[in-house]
Amino acid sequence: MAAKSAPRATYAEIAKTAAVSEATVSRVLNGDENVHPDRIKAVNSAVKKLGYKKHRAASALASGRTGLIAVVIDDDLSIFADPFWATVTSGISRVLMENELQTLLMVTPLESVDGPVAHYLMGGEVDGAIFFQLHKDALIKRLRKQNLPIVITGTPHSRSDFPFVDTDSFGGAHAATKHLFSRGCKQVGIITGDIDTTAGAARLDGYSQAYRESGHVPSKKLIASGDWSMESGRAAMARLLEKAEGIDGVFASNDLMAVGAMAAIEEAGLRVPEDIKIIGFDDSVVAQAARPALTSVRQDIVALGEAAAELMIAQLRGEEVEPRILKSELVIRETA
Amino acid sequence: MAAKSAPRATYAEIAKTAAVSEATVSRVLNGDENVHPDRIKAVNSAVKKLGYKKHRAASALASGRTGLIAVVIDDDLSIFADPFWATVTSGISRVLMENELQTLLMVTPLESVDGPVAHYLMGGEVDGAIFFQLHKDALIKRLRKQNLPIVITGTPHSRSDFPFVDTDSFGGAHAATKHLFSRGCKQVGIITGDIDTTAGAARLDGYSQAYRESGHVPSKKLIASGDWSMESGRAAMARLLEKAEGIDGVFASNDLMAVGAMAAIEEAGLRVPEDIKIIGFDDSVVAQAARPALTSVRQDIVALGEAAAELMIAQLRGEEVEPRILKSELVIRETA
DNA sequence: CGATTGCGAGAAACCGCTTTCACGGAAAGC
DNA sequence: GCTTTCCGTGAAAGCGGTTTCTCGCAATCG
Repeated sequence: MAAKSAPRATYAEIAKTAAVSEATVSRVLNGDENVHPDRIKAVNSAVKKLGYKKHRAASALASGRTGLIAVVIDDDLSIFADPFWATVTSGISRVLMENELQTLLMVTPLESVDGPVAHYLMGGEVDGAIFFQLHKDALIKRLRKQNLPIVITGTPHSRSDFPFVDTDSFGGAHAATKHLFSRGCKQVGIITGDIDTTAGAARLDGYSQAYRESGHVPSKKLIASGDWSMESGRAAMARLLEKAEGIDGVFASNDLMAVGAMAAIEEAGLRVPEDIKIIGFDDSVVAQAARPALTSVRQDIVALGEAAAELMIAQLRGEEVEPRILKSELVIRETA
Repeated sequence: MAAKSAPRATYAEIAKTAAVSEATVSRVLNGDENVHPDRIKAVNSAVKKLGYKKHRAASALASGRTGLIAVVIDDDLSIFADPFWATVTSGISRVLMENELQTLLMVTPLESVDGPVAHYLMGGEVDGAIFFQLHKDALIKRLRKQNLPIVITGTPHSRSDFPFVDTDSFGGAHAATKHLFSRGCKQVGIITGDIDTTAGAARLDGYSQAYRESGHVPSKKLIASGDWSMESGRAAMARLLEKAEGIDGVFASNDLMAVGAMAAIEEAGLRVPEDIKIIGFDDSVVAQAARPALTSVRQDIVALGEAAAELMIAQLRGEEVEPRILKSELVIRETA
């Protein structure tokens, strides 16, 4: 049941049409410099005339380059349902496509170094792999040893080992916290994300530093930990209300927790932003949908994906690459 | 800068180890029936011993089957940022992977029959294509003519022409509307989605039918059109409040518009659900995050993706396939 | 002016798997 | 008992590009 595709042009025909050898066709199509301009023109016009497109499989077999980049998403918690990752992926896909590369999507529980995904990646089926939300480094390290170009979206724990792209969590949290102070808050709390994640830790750091810059040291009572979920935000806020008297500002490490926190505040009979101001992180659709509309730290998510793709392409070209940290920006709405 | 992959085992080695010919290796690995059991065993154990994995490109070149299924997403409005599509995709990806197929993601403005994507798909680079949110049928028709297996996620306008999977929009809208009546609403309005889409039209139909079943005919004043966006929901609700006196229930064709409608209601000094009850569609994260929490029609989105993949696989096997409509379910929360 | 160097270009081997074709032997038919 | 059919199997010819190797010719050198 294979597709009966239209009769495909091959090198043979191009070579005949352009009156050159197949080798020359290959050289032209792969950008080899040492070809006489006339022949280049001849080949190119033959290509156009015949509507020729390279056969990926044949090319891959002969050259070892597949033109495929894997985007690997750990599906433990259907993380992919977060619009964030989908948006990143669309950025990646666009840039890759512009560079004649295709995106191979692997949504999978990211298992051990010996699982099928690992084998697939190590088997030379793809030219590179972009990982999301990385917990364990083992697989990645192994892949790198095999010389497989890797990019990580999000900051890995061992920062120096891999090329990665990320939003400036620290800076975003810092700006958000500072903004709360500038709006007159005296007691600013934080609801952290999972602080085992680098993003969770960095946001807490940004908060702490901004707090210290305000001339005070944040009391432990002002720090409540969440796990990125709305429910955890609600619970964390409830704890803050209980422990931290006089709290009048909260930086939540993501929007979902911020919304949860708003619910808790409301349940306590207080009002946002009059009694307690609140800022989220991500500027996701829930931030816009929240009532009152949530002030939040925006990341340029598409740009994040594009950066990941660019880092990959640079590696494919054999260039050395540096991690890329993208700036974040405070979007001020009603809650602070 | 190709990856220096570990020395790859080939048929040659397997053939030698198992003391058979390469042809037999191929037969065994492709499930050919006519091979002596002993040799099958020999080959299989050689495969295991050598940790052999088929070389996709070589296989594709020789057989014409790439093992790749394209998932094509029209990126006009970065639809992919909707968690809905990401979730569908993860369902697709899982099922495909279980069937030794890979997901090739193409997030791209879906252009004409002659664009690069079209060529790619027609060029035999993939074994099939799954489309999302289809506006124009032209490309698809062309692909089908070429015998490329196609599945559409969402109902196409020309229903009978293609295999598709979809959630029962009609039924969901019907149930939602009925629920509003059963909760005592007398004047139930609808905020439609883009009614040029089949989903938009079907939801309106479901609403209308339920309305008629209640013994009345919905006045035109009760119908306001939106375009799926939150802002359009807010505007539509404002219009309803103005035109439709006594309106006390609203079915919004998606959650985002429902949330927009809630904002408009609040701005008008009315309360949800006391004055006006409201139901959304999708049961997305915004439904859960909304205050009060939004009653909504849930679709099993992952199942939708899985169904799409299954339809594709069936076609690959040469089976005839029927469209698949998945049931939806009302999730009752606070707004109705 | 003959010898060396360099460069553009073609012939052919090769990438790893699939599939057709042909063959030898066993089972079935006459 | 001999021919015909069937079945399992191997040899070999691709699939469509890429790349190495070689060669002829022109530019450069001594």
